[in-house]
Amino acid sequence: MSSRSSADNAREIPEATVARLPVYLRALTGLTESGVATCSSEELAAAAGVNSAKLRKDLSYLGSYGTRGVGYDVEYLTYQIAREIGVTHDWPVVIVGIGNLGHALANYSGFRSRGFRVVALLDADPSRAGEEVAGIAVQSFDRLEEIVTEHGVAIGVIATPAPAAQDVADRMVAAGISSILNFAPRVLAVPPGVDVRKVDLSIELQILAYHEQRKAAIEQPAQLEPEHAEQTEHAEQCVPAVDGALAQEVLS
Amino acid sequence: MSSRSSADNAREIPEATVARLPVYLRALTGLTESGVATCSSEELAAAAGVNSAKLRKDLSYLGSYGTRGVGYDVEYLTYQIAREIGVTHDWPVVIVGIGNLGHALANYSGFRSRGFRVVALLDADPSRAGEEVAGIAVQSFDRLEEIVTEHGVAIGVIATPAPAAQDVADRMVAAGISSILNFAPRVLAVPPGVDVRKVDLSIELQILAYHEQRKAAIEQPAQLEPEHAEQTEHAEQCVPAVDGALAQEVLS
DNA sequence: TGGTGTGAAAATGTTCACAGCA
DNA sequence: TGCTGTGAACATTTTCACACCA
Repeated sequence: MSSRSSADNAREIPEATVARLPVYLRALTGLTESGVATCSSEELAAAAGVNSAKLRKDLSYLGSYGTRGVGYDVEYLTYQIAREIGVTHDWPVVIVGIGNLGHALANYSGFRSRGFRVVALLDADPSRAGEEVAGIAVQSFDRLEEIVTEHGVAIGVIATPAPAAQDVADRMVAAGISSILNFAPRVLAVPPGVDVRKVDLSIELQILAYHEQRKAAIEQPAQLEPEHAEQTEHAEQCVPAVDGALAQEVLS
Repeated sequence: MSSRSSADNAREIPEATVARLPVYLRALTGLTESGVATCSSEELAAAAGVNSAKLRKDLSYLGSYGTRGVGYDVEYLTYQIAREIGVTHDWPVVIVGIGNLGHALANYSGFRSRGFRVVALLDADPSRAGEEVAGIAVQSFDRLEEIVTEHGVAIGVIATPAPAAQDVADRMVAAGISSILNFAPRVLAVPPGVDVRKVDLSIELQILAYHEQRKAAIEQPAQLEPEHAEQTEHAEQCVPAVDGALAQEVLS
């Protein structure tokens, strides 16, 4: 925090903003495909599903890339956000655990198109080695270290059953991986400096269930007094949302 | 907001807390399986990957289910949280789009065990009808309305390619579904009263890439001054996280 | 004139620290 | 005595509203 860098780099971007930048990137890609060359904050916000004030505030953390009275140049803004996120070049990624979900992830075309390249699919089950998924050979998990070293892998994806997740994470960290996307429904303990994000389908569903239950309680006044049913207007776009973790036997 | 209900229900639970309740539920399940009957906020917090102050604050929104000087009864607290979320009984769910991801979701055992029951798998491709995935027959998407009505489905999962997502959502809403979990990388427009949550793998990865890039910038002082590398200590458990959406061609 | 960029206000979320109860 | 439950302080995020400039 002491010496502010000389370049116009090193701004402090709020975490909430960082989480939305990829959404803006996707919206911009959509605009590009529609042949739109310029857009206002209002238009981009609509495409991204946020309000324009938030969008402008978010973009203001990156710099002043718009033109007052005009809007943003789609291509230019796309590049600036991609640069800020760090996806102007591809990140090599390894996926561990080639069960149902691992398969889906390996086939996920959004990887390549969004700045990531799957360099290896690993599975602890030796009988799977040699198999090929999405054109990539499945290898033994034992090869993790050499693959990480060889390709300079910094990001790992865990799609194993829950019981294996911590071991896989430990090996990943030891091998030099410092960012993990965890689909196993398990809290991972990792040393400082390692980032973990989790995706858990059942958590997302439970959050929906909570709100669903509340709606039902209002519509059919059970033991509650009627109240004004207007309260029903809950979310419309995308709930603020939080993390989660998929997998379990899915991934075996 | 006017008339507070007579029962001890209808408390206003913060969204951030709601998003963590499923995590506590999972941690409690783990404790139960380990044969733990009672736990302190410290222990449960560790199992859930949060700090104990936050845990206690969260639980305080539900009521006073702990015992001072002792802690929480695991079984009792499990029930109270499950009741609050609304997963003491199963929620019928339909999954639309049986591609790679749809397959993985259909096979996801965490569904049944966490309060959800997949009552139908639907796909727009007529040639898939009759196929069976995870013991459930794949049916034509045209049957959506009758299935929703028959089973009283309130929650739908969209695992289709992006272009189809909005149409599917519209049909779901028209059929009476009011909560949607969207894996397609597309912003969905839905009427007020309908909740949408999204999961997007590429967004999660991009957030990791952003932090990864920053770590690299600090370790190898490119054009930045060295600074104290201690800053590297970023996240250790699970980043605050925000939504995302998977799928695309994966799901076709 | 129209739309960006941004201070300031409001809302939401987290952490602290300790009163109070079993 | 030990641990919960919670006000109050602090931090972050969102929203407002408007100065400012192409």
